[in-house]
Amino acid sequence: MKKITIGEASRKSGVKVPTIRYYESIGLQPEPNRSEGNQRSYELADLRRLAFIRHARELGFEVEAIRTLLTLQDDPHQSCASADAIAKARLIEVEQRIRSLMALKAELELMVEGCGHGRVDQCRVIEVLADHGQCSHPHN
Amino acid sequence: MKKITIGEASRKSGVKVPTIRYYESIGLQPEPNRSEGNQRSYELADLRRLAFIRHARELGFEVEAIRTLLTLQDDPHQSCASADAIAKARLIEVEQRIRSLMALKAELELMVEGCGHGRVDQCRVIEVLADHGQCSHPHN
DNA sequence: CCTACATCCTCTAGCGACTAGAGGTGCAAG
DNA sequence: CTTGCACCTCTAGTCGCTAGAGGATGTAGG
Repeated sequence: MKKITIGEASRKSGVKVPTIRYYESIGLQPEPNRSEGNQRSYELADLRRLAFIRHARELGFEVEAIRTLLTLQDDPHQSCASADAIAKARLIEVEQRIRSLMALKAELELMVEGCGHGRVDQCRVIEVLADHGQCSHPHN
Repeated sequence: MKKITIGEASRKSGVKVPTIRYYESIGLQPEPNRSEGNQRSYELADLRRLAFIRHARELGFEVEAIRTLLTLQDDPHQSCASADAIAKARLIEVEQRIRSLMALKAELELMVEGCGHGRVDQCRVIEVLADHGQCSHPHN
């Protein structure tokens, strides 16, 4: 039985040390055993769980969604309908976000192109910001 | 000289009342005059400034960037190079964000497609999250 | 003039998901 | 045995607001 310190767990899972402690404090990661000197001692299952959390966070899932996904993972016999629903909801969010960022990009490009690199009173960046009516695309 | 209350200013600028007070507290919006009964009284210039801020926030500029843009706007004789640089930086951020969201979208689509709507132990959503190696695209 | 009622005021605390720092303890190498 | 890093707990700060308490002001109708 090898003892994995929090530092090693961090390196192996890609989750920063204070973040691991934070996940423990909010009950996302279970409290590990402690060494004689009160230091956290992790096991392989913990590393897997941390990697799962990290990957889900990278995919933009909220902590509450991850909490649900983790309880699903812990009990593999139930239906995966919730997991599917969570992923689908996230997909819709992401698609929405991409659409609005594309509109944004178009507007920023117009601003930057229009800038004659002169003085502020001829600057399209400032002008467009000052007057939303000049916007090509309304925002959502 | 008409007196514009904070509520009217909110309606006309599209910035919520508590948000206007918040902007004032962080020095983004100047302190307006007060009525006899200590109520804020705005002028047209304030409405313009608030609309500017709101538009810039919609475009995702951070408050500190907006602070710079506002000082540029206040003094229209200086070069617009900074405004241009801020807008360009924001454009790059947005492009980056779009790219990473596209990768994300692809990954989420694979997850959702792969889900056979059965039990969790056959669920691709959970499986992909558990093992980053199955990812088609690495994240940045 | 009085009463409702909306709107205004200040102040503090909370959100999400961490991150930073202070001040102290454990542990392994030289 | 000391050096120095990694660990511990705890509190407070980040960003850009938002919510709520508890009270004052302003306006319209009776």
